Amino acid sequence: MLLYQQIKQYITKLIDDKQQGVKLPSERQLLEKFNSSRITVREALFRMETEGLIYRQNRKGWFVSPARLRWNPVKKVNYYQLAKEQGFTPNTQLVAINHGKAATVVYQAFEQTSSEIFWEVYRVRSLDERPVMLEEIYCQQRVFPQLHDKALEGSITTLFSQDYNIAICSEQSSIHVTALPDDKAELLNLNAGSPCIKIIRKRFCPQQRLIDYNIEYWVHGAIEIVVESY
Amino acid sequence: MLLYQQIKQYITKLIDDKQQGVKLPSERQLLEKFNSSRITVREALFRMETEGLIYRQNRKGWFVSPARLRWNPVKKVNYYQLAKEQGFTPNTQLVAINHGKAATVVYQAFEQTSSEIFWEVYRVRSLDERPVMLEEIYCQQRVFPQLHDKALEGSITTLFSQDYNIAICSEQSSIHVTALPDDKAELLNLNAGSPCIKIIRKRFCPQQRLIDYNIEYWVHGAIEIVVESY
DNA sequence: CAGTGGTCTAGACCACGAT
DNA sequence: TCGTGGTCTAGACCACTGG
Repeated sequence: MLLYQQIKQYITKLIDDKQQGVKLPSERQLLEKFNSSRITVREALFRMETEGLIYRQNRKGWFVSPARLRWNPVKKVNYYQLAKEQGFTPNTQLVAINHGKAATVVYQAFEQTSSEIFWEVYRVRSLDERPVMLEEIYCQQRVFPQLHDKALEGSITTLFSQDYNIAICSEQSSIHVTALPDDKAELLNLNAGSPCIKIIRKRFCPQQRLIDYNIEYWVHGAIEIVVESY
Repeated sequence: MLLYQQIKQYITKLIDDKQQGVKLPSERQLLEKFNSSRITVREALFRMETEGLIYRQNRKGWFVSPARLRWNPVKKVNYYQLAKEQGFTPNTQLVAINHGKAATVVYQAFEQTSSEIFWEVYRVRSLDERPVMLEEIYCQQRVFPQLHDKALEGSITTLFSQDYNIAICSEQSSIHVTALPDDKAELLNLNAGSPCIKIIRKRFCPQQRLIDYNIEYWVHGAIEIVVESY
């Protein structure tokens, strides 16, 4: 068996013994244990990261992945409710709120000319203190005046409904796998280049007008997508 | 800027110039161009693989990823129809059909005792000659006698319906990201350890009895999942 | 056969984290 | 300050592909 596979096997055993979220031995400790080199040790670690079994925090070390959050993109369930039902302690942190010009894709999605001003809200969502998702929300400033004065840590849907009387009625999501970009990784305290799930979501009001445009980056090992059809 | 980022930038430009599916320069050519080492060149290539922009075939080289297939897991659309609508030439290849004992998860899903015999069908699906998905299908031998004599390259749903008069009416899918296992990678002519999308699907008849249990491994850069909700 | 990627060694220097 | 991972070098041998 290849050396990196032996190392994988060893770490797999460690994971079984350890609690979720616990730190693994350092790369240099593993290297000495197997009389190997860092390249080979990291080969094993990266594979297990891709498998979603472990994750790393920038320069802090490697950790055992907790259980995945099961999420149904079709059912519009509140994040807090969903997380609590599955035994997690959820949290949302507002990272930034800006207004001004947005990226071209946003103008295209809203079918607006480039004079339109957009809110850009960045939020990080965590499960049991572990950042698992970075969210970018775009919506029109003239539709949501004074948005920066609102409490932005809760459900945006509820906020839209209660403070602006705007209901979300349908949505379209596009999901694909990519690598965490540098700027998003930094906000999540993770490493750029790790696999992640990117979800682009458009949400509409009953009149089919686009209300908000959403980009979510999920730590790939933190989520499982569940879909039913009849 | 970091060296591997410069190499990424260079390859990104190459991709813009090249046709989909075209081969990239070899690792050693890139290494010489940047007076670098293979480790660094491969760092750039692996990141772009995770981004879904390029892919590799075992010991053959690195290639530019073609466009993604857009797929809606809720709408039960035929693979051939879907692929053709999006301008691909689809193909299915039967890799193996066995019968006997299955894995424990299969027995659990079917709620059967271990005396039950299952068919195990392996198929590889391609788009424009590029293998993009490996499928494992499990179903009960006594429900589908003589399955091995049937044409297994087409739609299984149609086969169940026409040859066995069994309709599929609802399904449950679980989607997550993982690494391509060694044995699946081999069948796809790809490399173990690359990110992939694993879809576990259970399909039921109108009486809510489980008809087949399906595991799909998608080359992650080959697919985009689209979901709508109302 | 030459060329490709797959695996692996034995180092190095750096930025940043924990303390 | 020391330990961590992040980046990088300059090689090596091997299995397999393709001509």
